[in-house]
Amino acid sequence: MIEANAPVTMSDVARIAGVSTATVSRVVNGHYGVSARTIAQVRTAIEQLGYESSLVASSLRRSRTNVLGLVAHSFQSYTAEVLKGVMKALSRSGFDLIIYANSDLYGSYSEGWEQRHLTRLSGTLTDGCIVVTPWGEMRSRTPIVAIDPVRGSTGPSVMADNLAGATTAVAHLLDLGHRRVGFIAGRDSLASAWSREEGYRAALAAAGVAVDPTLIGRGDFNPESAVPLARALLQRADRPSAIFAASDGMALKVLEVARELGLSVPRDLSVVGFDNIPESASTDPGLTTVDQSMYQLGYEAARMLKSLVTGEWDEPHQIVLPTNLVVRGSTAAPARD
Amino acid sequence: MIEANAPVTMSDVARIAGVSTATVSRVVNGHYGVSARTIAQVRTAIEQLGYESSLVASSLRRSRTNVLGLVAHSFQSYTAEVLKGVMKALSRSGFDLIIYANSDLYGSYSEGWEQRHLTRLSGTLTDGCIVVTPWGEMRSRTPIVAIDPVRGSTGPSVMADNLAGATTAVAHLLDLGHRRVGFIAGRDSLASAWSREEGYRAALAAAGVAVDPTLIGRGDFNPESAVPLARALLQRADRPSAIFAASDGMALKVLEVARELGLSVPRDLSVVGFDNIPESASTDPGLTTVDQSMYQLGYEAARMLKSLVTGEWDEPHQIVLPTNLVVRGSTAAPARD
DNA sequence: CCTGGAAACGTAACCGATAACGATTGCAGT
DNA sequence: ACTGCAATCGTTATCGGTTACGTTTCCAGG
Repeated sequence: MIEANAPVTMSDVARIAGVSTATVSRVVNGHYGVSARTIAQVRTAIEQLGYESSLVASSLRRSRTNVLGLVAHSFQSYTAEVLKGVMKALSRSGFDLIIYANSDLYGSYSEGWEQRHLTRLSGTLTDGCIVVTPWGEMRSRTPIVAIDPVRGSTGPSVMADNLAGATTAVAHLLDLGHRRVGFIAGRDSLASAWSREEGYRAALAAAGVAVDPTLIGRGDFNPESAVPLARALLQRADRPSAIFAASDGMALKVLEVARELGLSVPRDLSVVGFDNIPESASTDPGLTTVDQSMYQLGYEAARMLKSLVTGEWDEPHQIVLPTNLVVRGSTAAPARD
Repeated sequence: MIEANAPVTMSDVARIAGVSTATVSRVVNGHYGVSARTIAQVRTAIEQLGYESSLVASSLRRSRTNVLGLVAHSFQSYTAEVLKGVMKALSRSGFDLIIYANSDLYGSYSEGWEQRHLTRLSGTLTDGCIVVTPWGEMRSRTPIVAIDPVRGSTGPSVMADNLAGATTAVAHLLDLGHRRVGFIAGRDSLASAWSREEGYRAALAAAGVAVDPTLIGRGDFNPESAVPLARALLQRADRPSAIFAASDGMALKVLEVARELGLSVPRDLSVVGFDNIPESASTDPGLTTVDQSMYQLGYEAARMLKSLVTGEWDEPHQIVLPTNLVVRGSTAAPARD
């Protein structure tokens, strides 16, 4: 029996099996050039010692590690859904996944975090990385796929059809009869925030409704950022009859603020979000929102990264996935004055 | 400007700064024995090159890495909630987190996965690990905290008060008037599965209802495992009027099977789950379940692991957290025959 | 002027594994 | 028996960083 604290290394195996570490390495990696008898000896020694190769040591020397990385600045429901999709795409692919999260960044937003995480991982540990909602351009020795990339980014990315989704969402409100529709924008540097605002403007334009700049609040996708903005919009004498928020997280905060101000949803106010996070279904009333299947985003991102790493990707580097409107209880025709 | 594919290493910094790598290392790690002038030079070179130390290389030599690991066999909503709690506990603690997920195991259950992951990480990369719902005993050079440990395990662990939770859940059904209550058990090797079954028996005993062994189905916490069991229970002539499933995932499958068989919940069948995963709130009807705050489990596990690593833990190594019953629409008094 | 000791810094071993290379062996063909 | 080639396996450099140890520098004190 081996004592609990013995880290079994390759040289231990080599000693027991009576061969060199090189031979052990060949057996472990299934390389050519080892006799059947030696393989058996080494296997026995490995079994006996309970040896497992060290990810760290091998990744230092190897070029390929068969491990993909994922970095995200925090773990919201959003991220969890993405993760499920990623895992599904990686299932039985031979690639493992490492998720790196820096505790110091939790909840706060400091620029450049993704670059720091990236260089720490992609030095040797991972063959490529998925970055969820980055803050800026990144560079790395290995391929990067961005989920919800920054505006103007040219690298590989996966995102929802934010323009169409937002247009549909606002058109839904206009169809119900709303004419004063407020908007709470997302973080400006992200392409998604930009497109969602474009969709808002496009839908209004199509309906012949002029954009009132004072009805637009500048949020940053962080749910908390929506609170003062919603409060400002809803305390106006000429408050909007509907609010479209660029993310569900922010939309849920709008619901909270409305309740706090004694407004009933959807009688006094209609609210639409974007994302369709799980929580949106379980509020009362349910949140009408634009579904962008974060599961699918994760799935596609992982599929792309996998192929980029193996060098067999021949589809476009920018994937755009369809969205669809999910109508729940938070929207209705405006009450007549 | 550095070209995109240049991995900046410590020796690059050393060359630019005109010192040895040893000195660079001392500066990076804030060690004693470097003159102020040299520190400035090195700092400048680091800045200029955009150097970031490699997690892999340093962890190979170092004993402490300030990185904690988490291994889980799959990513369910369960795991995502745990993660949020873990991240919260680690926030600004100086510890980063690495989550390792093996794609080959996704969805399938192969024994010993946690040991494999553990040795790959804890060799050098992490200072300690959290293991979610393990399959067996584990050993490691570094501390391990199990969330929902195996039965009879003596190592550090965090779990819900499964016995009390299950007892309350079944008592709730009995209070409503149910007398034939089916049970779908979880994976037998886990302490939680065992305690939940004990709670089921205890509640029946307290109400003076004899246990009918044929009403107990042997699941394994995997939602799919509940399907044939639920089908068998509900197709009997003397089918139970209520079913208590040892996890929400399985309980949701029971709801599906009931619908498939044309049974109306809660009129024809009451269902209770355990866990309170987000999905339970958004089904129709909502699932009555036992909340065990997986967020809290994650939080406590991370808090414990952190202290175990730094050697300052003085509380008991086994933490048990309270549960509480969440009554939703899936339970009601049985219809009178 | 010499010595002692601390501060500052470089050298080289080392962590665990991989891979290029060289050395040895086995065996078939002549 | 000898050559040639392939199969087999050990040696060693290497990955990037850390650290034990040795060396040099510098200054204070005798």
